[in-house]
Amino acid sequence: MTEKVTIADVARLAGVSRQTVSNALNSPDVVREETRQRVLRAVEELGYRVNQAARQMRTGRSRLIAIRIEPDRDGINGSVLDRFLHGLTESAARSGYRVLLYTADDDQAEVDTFEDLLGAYEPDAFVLTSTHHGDLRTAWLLDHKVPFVTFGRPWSADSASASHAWVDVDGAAGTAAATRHLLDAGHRVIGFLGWPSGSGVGDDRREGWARTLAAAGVDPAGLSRATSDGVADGEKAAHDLLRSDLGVTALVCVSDSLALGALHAARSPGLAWQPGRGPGGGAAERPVAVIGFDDTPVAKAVGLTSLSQPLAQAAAHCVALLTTLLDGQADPGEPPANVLLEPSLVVRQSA
Amino acid sequence: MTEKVTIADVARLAGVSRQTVSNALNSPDVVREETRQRVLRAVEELGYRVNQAARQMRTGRSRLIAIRIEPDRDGINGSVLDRFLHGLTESAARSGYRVLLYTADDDQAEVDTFEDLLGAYEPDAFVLTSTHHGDLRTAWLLDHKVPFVTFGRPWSADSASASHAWVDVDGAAGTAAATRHLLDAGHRVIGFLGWPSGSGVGDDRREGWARTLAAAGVDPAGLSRATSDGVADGEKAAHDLLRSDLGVTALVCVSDSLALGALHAARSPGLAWQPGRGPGGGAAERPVAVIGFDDTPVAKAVGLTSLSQPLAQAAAHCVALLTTLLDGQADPGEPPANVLLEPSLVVRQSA
DNA sequence: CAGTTTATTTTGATCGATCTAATCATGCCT
DNA sequence: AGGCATGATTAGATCGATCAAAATAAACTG
Repeated sequence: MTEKVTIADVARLAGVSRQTVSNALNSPDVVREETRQRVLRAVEELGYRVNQAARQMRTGRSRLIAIRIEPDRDGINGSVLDRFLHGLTESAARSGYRVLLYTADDDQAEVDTFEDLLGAYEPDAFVLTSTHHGDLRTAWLLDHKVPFVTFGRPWSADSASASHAWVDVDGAAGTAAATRHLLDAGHRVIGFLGWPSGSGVGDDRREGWARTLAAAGVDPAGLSRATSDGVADGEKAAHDLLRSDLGVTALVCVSDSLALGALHAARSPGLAWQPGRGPGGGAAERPVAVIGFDDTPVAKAVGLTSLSQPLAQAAAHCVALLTTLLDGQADPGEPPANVLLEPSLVVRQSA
Repeated sequence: MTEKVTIADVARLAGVSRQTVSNALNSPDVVREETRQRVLRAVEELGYRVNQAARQMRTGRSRLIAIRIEPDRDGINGSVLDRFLHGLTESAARSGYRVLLYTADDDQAEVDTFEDLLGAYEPDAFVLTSTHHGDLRTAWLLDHKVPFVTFGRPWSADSASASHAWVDVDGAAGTAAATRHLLDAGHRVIGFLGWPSGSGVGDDRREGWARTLAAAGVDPAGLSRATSDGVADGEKAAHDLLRSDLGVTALVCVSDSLALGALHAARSPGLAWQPGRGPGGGAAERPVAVIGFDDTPVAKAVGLTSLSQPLAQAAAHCVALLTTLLDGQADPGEPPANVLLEPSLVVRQSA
């Protein structure tokens, strides 16, 4: 261990009192410039670093941000949170915060963890991911006046109250861009593989596709299938959609998992994937185009065109919102701020 | 925020002194059983939780474990660290520790972060990943007597000194199992796709393959190719190896990235992948079998047989080693403990 | 130039826990 | 009964920072 350097050591070396050292560091404007320099030199020389625990005792601020790390459920989409976490750690560090991890199996367990953490480590704020309808967690945090930001919009019906800060990626804008990309490539009958309606994220993404298709004069009705997330599920649903005689030549998918399944389906025998079949006119003899969502490593590996979320940016915005909350910059009258980012289309072989 | 409950509140309710409350919680054996019960009841009733900052000030222990979160370099293998991190967070929590994240771009930056963190948050220990030859970090930590464990063996020449605790997965055992699996399936000429020699991990994995093949009476010489990690690299190397007239019918790969490339190569025109070619005896007309390493989501998605690392277990062992280090259980005379775990083969379509 | 205001620095108390050492009970032995 | 370990509990000091308020120095005002 490095020998401990306290504020008293610095004070002694600089020939001032402890409080002046504290002021030089935290309220530079109340200290005479010359003194400040002297203190800073002493700090430098001794390699002094403020002890968070001691500071926290007095100020009640820990400079910790807590976030839950989820077991990578599907696995395929797991890396999204991972990348977000990396961005969060980096942005937080830049603002003088550190990231504390915890796990929880469900909402209730997470709320219990809130109590534990707040009692023991007193994190200054939480970042919540995977927000959903009627989220217990946001209610609890609001109720206890604990600062937090969610990565994900509040999907609940009472979102009108817009009661907390959030950052999200505009899924609809993403699928709209994907659909436009396909239209530009000459596709007309573009299908959608999504999740059962009810999940905010899924519905939002479907909406972008439907809106864009309709704007191009194609009725989206009947061109959409809903299934749970998973490669096999995606393959089945894609099969179903492609086998119908609607003439679907391209698919926009709500996730890379489903898109991967769709790719399998598209290339399986009996379906459109027959590059050299010959004439016939129209898009029919081209391979079925597929676009996924999240730009996971899998997408890159198999050449799947996909929508990439600006996760590092999202994380940076989360930290920015939190710091304004914590530094009391936030106007109590103002409604909480929020940020909506656009995903970008990463074009690969699949579309 | 929840109203703060301090040890004094508990003491008052239980009708004892602060110190007795502290003893009841930390040294139950010095307190009379009846008193202990009374205290615990008070703790329960008030929902008391010890304040880490205050405790840390007195004891110098933060109950924090710090670990670096890496930017998922290749992406495809990134989820390995992610899963390890989840396991670590869970195991740590079970032992009363929390996980603190940080980032760093290189070894030197990481050492700087050590200083920062130790000065400010005083984590009790570090967990290092991606250990490599002549690691600056381990040297620094040893030098400053900061407790740590590495997930990964010390590969340096001076490992003879076995100077720190570590947990690792036995790569050679994994590739040996994979090779045996292929031999059992009737393959004889089994190739290996690896990284350039010099990386401990890569050499270790190659060794397991070579040893097993030799034991089966097949000379591994010339059956191995080395390349940097990446799908395209893997495809090129696999092509090269398969095109040679050595009669390679199966490939063991050092990573899923390379294996994925190998799969592409194996299925490209002109090579062995011709499922229904008909009779002819021997392994030749079977598709080239491929086995990867790490069992990433990609492997699952594309049906790649792969070696799965017991990451949750590895994380649990890391925590276990740390707690013995920290609780002073470790015998100063004894060399640091270490654990070597076996990966398991997840069999899918590719082999 | 006394009387204030303003700028700068210092002293003492405090956050909530644990450590050390002292105090108060008990039981046991001779 | 006195002397003494042993057991159980408590009072006071302490960790390292910041807050609040006091003290000192410098500047200004009429």
